[in-house]
Amino acid sequence: MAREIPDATVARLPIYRRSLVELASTGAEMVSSAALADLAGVNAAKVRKDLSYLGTYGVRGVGYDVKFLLRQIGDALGLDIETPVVIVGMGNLGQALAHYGGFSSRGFPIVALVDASDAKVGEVVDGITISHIDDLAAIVDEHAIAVGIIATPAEAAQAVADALVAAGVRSILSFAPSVLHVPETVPLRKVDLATELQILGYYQQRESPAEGGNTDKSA
Amino acid sequence: MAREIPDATVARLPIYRRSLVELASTGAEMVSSAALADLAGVNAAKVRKDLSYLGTYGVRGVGYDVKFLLRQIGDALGLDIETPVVIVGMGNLGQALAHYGGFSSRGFPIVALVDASDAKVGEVVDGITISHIDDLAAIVDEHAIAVGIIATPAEAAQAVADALVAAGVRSILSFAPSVLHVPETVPLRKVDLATELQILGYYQQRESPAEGGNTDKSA
DNA sequence: TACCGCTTGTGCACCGGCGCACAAGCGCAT
DNA sequence: ATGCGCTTGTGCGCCGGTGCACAAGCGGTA
Ligand SMILES: NC(=O)c1ccc[n+]([C@@H]2O[C@H](COP(=O)([O-])OP(=O)(O)OC[C@H]3O[C@@H](n4cnc5c(N)ncnc54)[C@H](O)[C@@H]3O)[C@@H](O)[C@H]2O)c1
Ligand SMILES: NC(=O)c1ccc[n+]([C@@H]2O[C@H](COP(=O)([O-])OP(=O)(O)OC[C@H]3O[C@@H](n4cnc5c(N)ncnc54)[C@H](O)[C@@H]3O)[C@@H](O)[C@H]2O)c1
Repeated sequence: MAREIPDATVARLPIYRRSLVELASTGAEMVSSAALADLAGVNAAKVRKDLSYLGTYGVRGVGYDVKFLLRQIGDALGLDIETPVVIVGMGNLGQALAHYGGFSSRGFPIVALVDASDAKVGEVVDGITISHIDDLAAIVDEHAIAVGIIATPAEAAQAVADALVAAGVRSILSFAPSVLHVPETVPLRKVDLATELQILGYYQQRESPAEGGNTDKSA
Repeated sequence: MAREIPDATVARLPIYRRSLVELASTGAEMVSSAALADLAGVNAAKVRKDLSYLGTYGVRGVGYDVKFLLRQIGDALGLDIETPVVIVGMGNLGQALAHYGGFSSRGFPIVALVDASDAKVGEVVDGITISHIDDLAAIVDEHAIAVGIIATPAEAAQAVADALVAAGVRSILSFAPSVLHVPETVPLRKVDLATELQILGYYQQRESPAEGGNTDKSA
């Protein structure tokens, strides 16, 4: 890759993309930074600076070509090709994720489901049969799986992360409320709902505004 | 009062708390910033600076009292009192959230469930009967609900957010992939899983991790 | 052609966060 | 009492992110 895109910008690109998809569906062909900023809920100057990292795609006095911009952002995020995903841990959360169509439609088809419980293995969820965690490496290899989603209890999360890395998964998204250690080469992001609530708790009792700090986290 | 705690610190307090709970369960009475930093996956100096915003609770040459620190963090986050939560939208995700015990055990009991579909209203999930969205205001009032979780489709999210605010909810956590506008006084946090995957996609496709930049990774 | 209105691209100054590094301070051993 | 080892609390320089403000540049118009 040629260009270095700042972390903060990368975190916003999916938001711009979502806004552009919406715009495109209304038939709009061009969009100004101000209009896009409004849709994405950010500052117009930030939109322009963010987009400038992708290249000089705007036209002064006119704006940006919606479809073209959509393709450029897609390319930057690597959405030009589908990225197969495996979900590990088919409990409450895993089941909900498996049923959700929003991943496939955004280029991240769920191609395999894995669990450690014999009670779950063999069960069919949303057309996919749950496999045993011991077969993870073979499954990842077979489907060329690039992303692993961890939806197991916190105690099992590190072991699952290790297994995913060993199996050749390239990046990981974890829902387990625990600290995970993975090699530098494996991007890791985590979503901890209880933590989010506790953060809200602080601001709520302080009765202060602030909505920031959502799009940060590690690379 | 009114000690000002930086956003970045507030976001880490729940992590420290989790680590301390774990430590306490092992019988440890004191902990050094280095040990806590290791558990929380952050820098030791950062731990000390973060904790210093709460007060001067450490003892030089010794460390921090685990139980005392736990209580201080709990107080700062407002966890000394329970914060009742309502979930709006009982589809895939809403059901999973309702079944999850991790919220109640962390001071955020789910006391009400709401949906707009007549097919869902009346159904009992985890001991709670699903109510109609039209009754939201009464329900929020009755249970003194402070937090609303939005788990509806994106199209309905803004309307639901407005209804929650009107009903008197004090802060909102949204899972809908859309930009929401709420009054400054209502803290809002968003969790967008598809966005997380797209961010991972960017870092994943850039093969060379390079040498600069990427610190962290674990947390 | 010359001009005008509009929008981009970016220089710049500011701010919050980060982490190194060190003095201050505590407890224990002698 | 004195000294030593360990850990806290924080000053300080650095860096990435933010948004204002403006020059550059495009399309349309007369
Ligand atoms: N359910 C939610 O709404 C929710 C909300 C926030 C966080 N979480 C977190 O998400 C994770 C999953 O939550 P849940 O409610 O689905 O839990 P769950 O107990 O319903 O499901 C966990 C699943 O993981 C499987 N599992 C356990 N060890 C495994 C291993 N080593 N390899 C593969 N699979 C294994 C279990 O068999 C089970 O099916 C937890 O860490 C939880 O804290 C869940
Ligand atoms: N399921 C997942 O794993 C998942 C993952 C990522 C994001 N999300 C997001 O979470 C949200 C919910 O996802 P889901 O899979 O549960 O969807 P779903 O369609 O299964 O459930 C949505 C529920 O919301 C209810 N609803 C619709 N409009 C409403 C209104 N105005 N007031 C109250 N209730 C209303 C519907 O009756 C339905 O029960 C969506 O925005 C989705 O994009 C879900």
